[in-house]
Amino acid sequence: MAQRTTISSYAVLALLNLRPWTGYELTQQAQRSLRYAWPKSERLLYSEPKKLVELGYATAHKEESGNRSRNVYEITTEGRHALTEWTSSRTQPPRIEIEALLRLLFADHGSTEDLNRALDELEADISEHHEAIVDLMASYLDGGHPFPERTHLSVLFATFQIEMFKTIERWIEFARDEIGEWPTTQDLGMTPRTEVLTCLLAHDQSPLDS
Amino acid sequence: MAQRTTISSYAVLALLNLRPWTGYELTQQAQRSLRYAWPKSERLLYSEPKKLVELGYATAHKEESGNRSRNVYEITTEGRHALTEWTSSRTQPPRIEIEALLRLLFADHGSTEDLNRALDELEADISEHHEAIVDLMASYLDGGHPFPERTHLSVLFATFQIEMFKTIERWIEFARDEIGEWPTTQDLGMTPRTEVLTCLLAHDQSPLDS
DNA sequence: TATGTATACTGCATAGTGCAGTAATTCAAG
DNA sequence: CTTGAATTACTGCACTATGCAGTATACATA
Repeated sequence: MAQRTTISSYAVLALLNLRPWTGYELTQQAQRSLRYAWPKSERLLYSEPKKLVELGYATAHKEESGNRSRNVYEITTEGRHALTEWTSSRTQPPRIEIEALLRLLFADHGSTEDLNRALDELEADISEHHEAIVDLMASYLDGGHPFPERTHLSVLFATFQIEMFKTIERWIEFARDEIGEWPTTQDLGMTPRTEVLTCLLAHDQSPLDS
Repeated sequence: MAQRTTISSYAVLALLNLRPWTGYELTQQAQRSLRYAWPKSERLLYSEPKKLVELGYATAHKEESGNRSRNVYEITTEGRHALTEWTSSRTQPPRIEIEALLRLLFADHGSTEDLNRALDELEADISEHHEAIVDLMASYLDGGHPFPERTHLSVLFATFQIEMFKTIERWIEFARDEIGEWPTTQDLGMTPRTEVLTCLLAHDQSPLDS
């Protein structure tokens, strides 16, 4: 059966391009470093390197330590070549899934408490990631980057995360204030306040800045 | 075969809670209104209402117009009840997939041109969505909301989109400036400039504000 | 009359997820 | 020194979701 190279294949291949990894290491590393750009399940991250071997883009060899074995994967010249081809394809459009926002869209089915709870949960998820990135940056200052020569890339990437997280947190506060003025979630329609917001947005202006 | 209710099921159910829709209408409406919170394929949006019927959460009846038929789906009392249960479950953490950022993380395999192209493509995708939302808000000002009593929800949701899009666009400009100072994508490591950025991020400060 | 676009779907192969299960290793508490 | 919990190191399976090709009608325009 012919295997197809997906973006996830390239993601794993790019990791293998840095150094050889065991299957387990790949899952751990990918969860840590790729999570915010390309979140994939542990299960997939175990399968991808096998696919790469079938494609001839990597080699696998079993390492025995005592009674337990683990697979070590290494990139091939073919694999490095395939990586270069990746850049010639168009990047996929971004894809953003936020269930809390879906609940906001249909908030009129529930109470303002339900809606606020959804926002609380979103805030909790975001601030967890936010703190993790800040801690990671602190560790980089102490020379803690696993590939020191690649620090410039990780840090530029991290600026994106921080901007995003700050924006979302700022919006959550804003949204809570707005919702706080609502007597209910239903049938408010185009209130004077909503009209002000709509007008700002129609002129591409941020309601959070005022 | 017992069907399971996923978040996508609830998303479609929430649409059906507004009014009856045909399968085709559901796919179109979901692409327009849910795309930014819960992007799902047309294929799935055709399948979900069938699942809802099997679960007893909706009814289907064929409408004939000439030689062509279409399915009209309507929510049941059971379905409305199920919707209420949705709010009692924890919201899923957000999931953000941006291939352009993945390419940034591994940009040292290619040239600065490759990286800039990825950013250009991201910018094109974002600005397309950005403009669409601004236009949508302009149409709301003229009373163009399909469910006028729900305008307050759509507009608060739109504030999120606009904030996100502006943030991403601002970051792209910032990133282009940074990359413009790079002689190459490789082996720069912890440059003085990167150290400044890392320091700011470690103190949870935005490098874009300065 | 031809042709393109919108309507209105279905089938199928494949990508990806979640969860359960298996089994060895390590390390700290009792 | 032994019991139990956590970590390492995966695999199998059922199911969710996507992309694409295919089918067929309706309608407007050239």
